[in-house]
Amino acid sequence: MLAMSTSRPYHRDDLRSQLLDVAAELLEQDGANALSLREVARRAEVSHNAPYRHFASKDELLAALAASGFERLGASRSTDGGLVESGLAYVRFALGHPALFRLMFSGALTGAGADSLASAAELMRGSFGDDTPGDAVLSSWSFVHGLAALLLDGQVPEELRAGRDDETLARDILTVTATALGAG
Amino acid sequence: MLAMSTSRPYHRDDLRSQLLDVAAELLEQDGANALSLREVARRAEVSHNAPYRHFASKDELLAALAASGFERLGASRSTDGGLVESGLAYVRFALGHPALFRLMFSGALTGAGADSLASAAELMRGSFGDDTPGDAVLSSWSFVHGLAALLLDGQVPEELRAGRDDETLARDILTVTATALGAG
DNA sequence: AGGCAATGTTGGCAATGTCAACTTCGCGAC
DNA sequence: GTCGCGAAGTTGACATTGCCAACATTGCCT
Repeated sequence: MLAMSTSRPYHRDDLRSQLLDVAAELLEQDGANALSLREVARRAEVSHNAPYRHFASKDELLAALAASGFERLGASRSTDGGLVESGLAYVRFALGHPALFRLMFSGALTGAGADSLASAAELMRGSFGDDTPGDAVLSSWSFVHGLAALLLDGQVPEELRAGRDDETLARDILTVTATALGAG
Repeated sequence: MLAMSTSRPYHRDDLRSQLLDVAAELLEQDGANALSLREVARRAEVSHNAPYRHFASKDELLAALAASGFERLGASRSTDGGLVESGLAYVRFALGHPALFRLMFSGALTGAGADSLASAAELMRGSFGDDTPGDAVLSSWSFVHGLAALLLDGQVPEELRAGRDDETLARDILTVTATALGAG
């Protein structure tokens, strides 16, 4: 009984999500380039070819990872708040999951997972507000995304940082810019 | 003496820069992940291990590539102009050399080349203006960088694009935002 | 009970990054 | 001049990786 759906795995309980979990771990630990399918399989204690029953290729695994990233990013900033608060959520996500964030925007997402990924990205985008005029949305989004990316890469030099940690710096910049953009 | 390259000599004239040229080509053609040291060597018509006389590792080659990218980016926007013009140069660079731009900000630049890379990035940063207050610089830079990154990844949906091509869109957004930020 | 398709396994292949050992060449000291 | 030494290039090898093919297992459906 407990017949959920016909597609429940048996030898493993749910290898697909196990693989995704392990992969997410490895992603943040070793970076996207170092992530190997075989190592994922090893840590999940299955043979090196088992993942191919759930993902057609390595890229498809990565795409699934990225898609879940977009969902989580969208969710983490769904609570309405001004540009400052929602922007901070965006920055926190990037700094909290550096490799994932980079993967999401790496443009290396070919293959079948691309569409589900696109829709996930679309949802996330929506959280930037749909009532405001289009160009203002894009302006805010660009700004927040750029801030996150620069902080992530450690591109902000000490002169500009002036002793502030990432969180404080982000809040300051966001505040100043939000008022300027009139998107308090 | 100073002889021309009559035959395939054992010692090349300047293999290092030849390798960099070939690598830059492959980078834009196949993307950073697909770039292999061995293929670079093949196209330069040397053995698969010759590159190791000039670069300690693949990462070091990539770092050199990224460093030259920062120099070119800095140069391409050195001509002073408002945020709009210099921002457009930034965006054009990103869209003109997508793989290079991504590599530059991929954070995958470990190893020995990292310092020369850092200084090149520093120079580029300077072109954002040093007279303006620190936070304003960071704000502008974040905005421009984010815009470039989003356009690069095709993350701007049709609703926001409203039929405009990349160049026009970038100019519009930059103009609106520049006036708002008071950094005409 | 028995078939069957989904799931997982073993084995293999070509390609890659990198190490080690050998060869060839240019150049300066004698 | 020649000699040798170190830089630049070469061949060979090894472990690892992504992926394909063939085979084995397992539990649901009839």
